[in-house]
This record gives sequence, structure tokens and C-alpha cells, in this order.
Amino acid sequence: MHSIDYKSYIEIFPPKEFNFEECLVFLGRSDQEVLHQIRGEAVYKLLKVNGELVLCKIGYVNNAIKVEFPISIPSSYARKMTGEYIWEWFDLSQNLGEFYRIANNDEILQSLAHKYFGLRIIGIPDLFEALVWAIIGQQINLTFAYTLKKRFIEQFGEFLIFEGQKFWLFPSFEKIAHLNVEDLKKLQFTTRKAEYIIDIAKSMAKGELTKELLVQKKDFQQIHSSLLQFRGIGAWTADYVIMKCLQYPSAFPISDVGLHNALKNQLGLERKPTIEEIKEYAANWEGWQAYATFYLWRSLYDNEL
DNA sequence: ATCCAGGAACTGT
DNA sequence: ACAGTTCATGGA
Repeated sequence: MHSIDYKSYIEIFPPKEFNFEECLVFLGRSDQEVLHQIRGEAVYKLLKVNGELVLCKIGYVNNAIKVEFPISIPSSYARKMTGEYIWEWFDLSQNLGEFYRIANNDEILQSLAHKYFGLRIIGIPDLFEALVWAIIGQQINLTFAYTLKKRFIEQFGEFLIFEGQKFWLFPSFEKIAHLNVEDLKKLQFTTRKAEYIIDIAKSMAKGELTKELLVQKKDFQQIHSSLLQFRGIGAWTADYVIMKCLQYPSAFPISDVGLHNALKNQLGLERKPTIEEIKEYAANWEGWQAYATFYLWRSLYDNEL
């Protein structure tokens, strides 16, 4: 009989310029979020790796991200994939040194970079989840967007109960591909959004739209134009997904209303800036537009508190 | 009540 | 290419 010779937890050593607390603040921005839960200094999240459910408790101990498994210790493969997921989720591949050098010489970003130092773009590593969330968020307020997302997950997702609380997985595209528009309209999705989401689920089920296919494209422009071919994905959604799922720090959802409002606040403007004005502000942000956008979004959350 | 919301497709020019 | 219109309903 063998003894278990691996540790019952994973340690992830983040790069410089990482602040777990700041990331936790972002993760806690909506009390309607059901895909993770914050308890004390840790975030709990359920993952599924090759059919294996993995409940993670993610904390920060001795300058390392510590991932524990409150229910059961996953297989070594699942532990490896869990580590990779968390690495992407917190965008740990970026070297933020250059972003902070830019920010320090930028009128708009200087204070934000100081305030939220160590915050990384909290990603959405799952392509289907990123696309659905972007489509849900089109042209409605964030509060209602979270309501729709919660209904969608609780209607079609899987869950696991631990210590009396439910931990949800985002619904699979395989399941959503089989729905009718009416199934989503019941949850108060508009006809359009229901069509977009179901069509995208079908494209993914057929293997026509996958994260792998997008990653293989040689540059940003190719990824962008291939995403635009799918109904329901416009420029904003493509940029949002390239930023949050494919982790391009140069992605820039320039038409985003949240970005416009944040700029208005930061600059003390009477009105929202025009696209042309934003291009002028963003001239300094080359290569780091996604981080500039994300820090500006983060500033909106402070206004609510 | 009124305006607008972390847009996109469609239509007409 | 570009501008205007429609979708559609909740939140503040």
C-alpha cells in the first residue's frame, strides 16, 4: 500500500507586482456572483476538470497563493489543470513593470496605479463563459446583467453543496446548444440575446468556435475578425473576450460605457468623452490598454462604496 | 416618470 | 463606409 506522497494543497508563486487583497476586492464586487464566494481572506471556487469536480479554497500565505481542497484532493492531472486555471484567472503571466512605468507618467492612470497596485485583470478563462457574460452585459445595466447571469447559471449549471452553501459551475455549451429561445426568454433574456447565446453554444458544440482555434491565430487582428463573424459578437464583445479570456493586455473595448463613465469621473468632465478624445488619452497606453481599462473599471466600484 | 444601461444587427442612403 | 433605427426591459 502506498502512502500519499503529494501535498494536499498547491502553491502558486506569483510574479512581482501582485496583490491578492486587491484581486479579492474585485472578485467581491457583486453580491449576486454565484461562480465564486469570498469567505474571509479566501475565495472559494468550483472547477470541473475532465468530469472531476474540484472545490478550491484559494488564499494567500507566505507570499504564495495557496490552493486547498476542502472536499477531496483531486487527481494529479486535475491539480495541474487547477493550477493553470488559477494562473490564468489572476493573469499571472503578465509582467506589469512596463504598465506601471507607463502609468507613472500618465495623468489618468497615475493615481489608479498607485491605489490598486498589484491588481491584475481578473480573467474569464472559459471561452463560453466569457462570451455569454459579454452578450448578457450588452446594453443593460450591470445589476440586471448579474441577475440574468445568476438565473442562467442556476437554471442550467451544475452545483455542489459544501457546508450548506451551493457552489456553481457555469453551464456547458453542450447543454445550452440544445435549448430553445423560449427557454432563455423565460429568464427575461431578450429574443436576440437568447438567439446569440444559443447559436454560439451550437458553434462551440460543433467545434467551429473554440479557444484553441482562436489562440492559434497569428495576431490580434485575426482573432478579432474571426470573432466578429459570429452573430452577436461585435467589436466591443470581441475586445472584451480578447482581454478577459485570451489575456491580450493590448485589447481595448474603447466603446465601453463603463470606460467612458470612469474617464468622465477621473477627469472631472461634464460629459462623457468622445471616442476621438479617448484615443488621445490612450495614445500613451500602447500595449496596455486592457490594464488601463480594467483599472478604470475598478475605479467605478469605489464610487459605489 | 424619465433616462439610460459595461451593444449589435438591421435598414437606408 | 456611414448614420439612424430597432431591439426590449430593469435600475436608479
